Amino acid sequence: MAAPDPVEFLPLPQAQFHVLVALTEGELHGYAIMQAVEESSKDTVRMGPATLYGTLKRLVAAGLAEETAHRADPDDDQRRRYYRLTGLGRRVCAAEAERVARLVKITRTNLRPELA
Amino acid sequence: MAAPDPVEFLPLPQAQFHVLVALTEGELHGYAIMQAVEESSKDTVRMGPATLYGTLKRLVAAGLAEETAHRADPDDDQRRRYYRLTGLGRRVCAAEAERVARLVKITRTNLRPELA
DNA sequence: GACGCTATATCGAAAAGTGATAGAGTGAGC
DNA sequence: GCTCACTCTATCACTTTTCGATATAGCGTC
Repeated sequence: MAAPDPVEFLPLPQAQFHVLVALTEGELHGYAIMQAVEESSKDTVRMGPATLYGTLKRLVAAGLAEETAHRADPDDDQRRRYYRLTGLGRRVCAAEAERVARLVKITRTNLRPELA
Repeated sequence: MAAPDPVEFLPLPQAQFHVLVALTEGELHGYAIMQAVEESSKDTVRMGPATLYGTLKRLVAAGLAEETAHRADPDDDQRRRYYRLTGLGRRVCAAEAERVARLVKITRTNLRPELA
């Protein structure tokens, strides 16, 4: 079976990219993802529960993320549901990062003519 | 009057960011923006008329872009309507670029552990 | 004068994003 | 044991954003 082309998923909706980026840190549960997104953006992006869980559902449906079996530590909060990137999710996230990196480069070049 | 804080506009919807980035090149008319977006993304992003003109309307309403008076060249196609960034639009575009640049950096760092 | 490209524009539907709200578990302090 | 703030998952209802299809018309050239 042919592996899906990551480019077909681009451009990723904002929230999906945020969650995938957060998951590059490793396995995380929902609440931790919300916090990671807000912290890494210095609170300029607020991701509420509706956005998070809706997005997570879409990512899993698209095969970019998956829920993991429960972790070993028995002291861990049993309510938590952990997610991680799939191999495809990893490739899509990397592809999206390269795509937006081009936009950043264009912006920096054009908005700083004094540096040209 | 206090200048609006660019951060209040973040995160920008995808299409809005694309159009602003295209306009950092200079004044452009709608059709040229569509082409610029598709070319700069190597055809991975397709921006149809509905997305473009709807987005343009929102950008103008938000004060991030504005229509310019007609250009000098009398041979230019008279149907064209030109747009350019406002000062605020410029700052918002730069702020959004820096925001996503952080996501790119995180992704590159985490997805390439062999480089750590 | 037909054909393909340029150029702007809108409609309607689907997809994405979000505030409010809910319900329940956890832990610290009293 | 009780309370209270925080953690954690979840959905509803609404708005905003996106986009395929379509319309209309000028332009260029063969």
